[in-house]
Amino acid sequence: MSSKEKILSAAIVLFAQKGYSGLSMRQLALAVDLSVAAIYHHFPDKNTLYLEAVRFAFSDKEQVFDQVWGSDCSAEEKLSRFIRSFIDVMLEDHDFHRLMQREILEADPERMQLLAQGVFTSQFCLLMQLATELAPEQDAHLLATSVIGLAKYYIEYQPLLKYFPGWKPEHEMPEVIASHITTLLLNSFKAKTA
Amino acid sequence: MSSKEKILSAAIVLFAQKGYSGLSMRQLALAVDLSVAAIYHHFPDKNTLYLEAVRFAFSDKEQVFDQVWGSDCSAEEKLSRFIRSFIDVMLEDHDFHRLMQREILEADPERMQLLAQGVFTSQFCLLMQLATELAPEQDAHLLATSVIGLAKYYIEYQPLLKYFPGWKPEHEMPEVIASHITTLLLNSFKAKTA
DNA sequence: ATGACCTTACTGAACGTTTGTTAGGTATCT
DNA sequence: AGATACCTAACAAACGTTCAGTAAGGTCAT
Repeated sequence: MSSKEKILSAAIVLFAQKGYSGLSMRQLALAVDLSVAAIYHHFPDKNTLYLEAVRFAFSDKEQVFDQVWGSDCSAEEKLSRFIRSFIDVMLEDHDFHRLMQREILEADPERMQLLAQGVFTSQFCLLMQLATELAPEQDAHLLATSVIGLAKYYIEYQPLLKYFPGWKPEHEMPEVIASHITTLLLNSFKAKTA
Repeated sequence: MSSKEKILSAAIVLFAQKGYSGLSMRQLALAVDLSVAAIYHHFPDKNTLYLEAVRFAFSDKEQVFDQVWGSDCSAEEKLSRFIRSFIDVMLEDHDFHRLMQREILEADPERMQLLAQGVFTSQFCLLMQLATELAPEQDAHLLATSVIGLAKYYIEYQPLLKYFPGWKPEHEMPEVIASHITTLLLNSFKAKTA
């Protein structure tokens, strides 16, 4: 692992934890056991480093779901598997998830476009296709958004949800969340409509 | 409006925009046309100021939905109205929404508890009650979470969603989002089950 | 009514620390 | 010899915070 990659990996974790202005170059240098000037040898400035870190974090997430789409099973089963995979990935790679939250919060239009088109478009299209198959007469974009929205919210708001009455430990288990979302959506799809 | 209130209002907007470490006391002082020391006259330090600003932003949001729960109409209609009100509030008071996003991202356990119990519990309970009414045999906590999750995601991820294929301008209209979410949920509730 | 006194709301200037960034030098390898 | 990867040390600027002082307003004995 090169120094540059080591810097980027550490930057992902630390930017996700502390945010852009919360992380100083000295803290990052300390974390990777290099001098500050060494970082500036690899990156022209802090902003460029941040952008490269974001790109680096998102670069390997594109083909995670290929096995879901590749498998030949019913559309219902595919939806179920996609939701489960999505939740697993988001729970597992917590830094990736938090970095994405930060990006959404910042919402720089240029970077949003990059993020959407460069990273998530293909997944979103496959999901829309699946939605069309399951509920042809409804708006595919809205449906696909609902799928991801449900899954993401459960993960994102876990720290808050646990303080609400009626919370049970099982509400944090991926299989419970996944099955609830899946049945909710499939039930809705099966209904006449709209 | 007192100086203290003026400081807090400005702090809400600016903290929501730039985050905790992104906003300096000098910038805030400039925004409210006071000296830095004047701010320190009202607040002991930056952290306390931030906490008071968060509390201040959330303080008047509690009774917004009272008219929804107060109205005597069917449970279905109540759900529809709640979702619409929720979306409207979140779209309208953008600073409040972003500040909440930041709080979730930080996820300080102590502050999460404060936020949950002090601000949102009563709404969540009413929503769970409604969910129980509409789908008695399902987990009320999971259902209530789904309602809010769907609504929140549409608002939070608007800047990203517009770059996905299949997006239409109407996907940003509150009434379209609200009606989609409402029918999705009601359809699912009507289905046998689970 | 007046001067003495306290409190409240503020200011300008400074404290020491941390920030992003750079200049100049030193090993190591090709 | 030249490029690459790194170092120490420093730069100016910005940071959170504090201190000494001022101007205004209310209180109260005289």
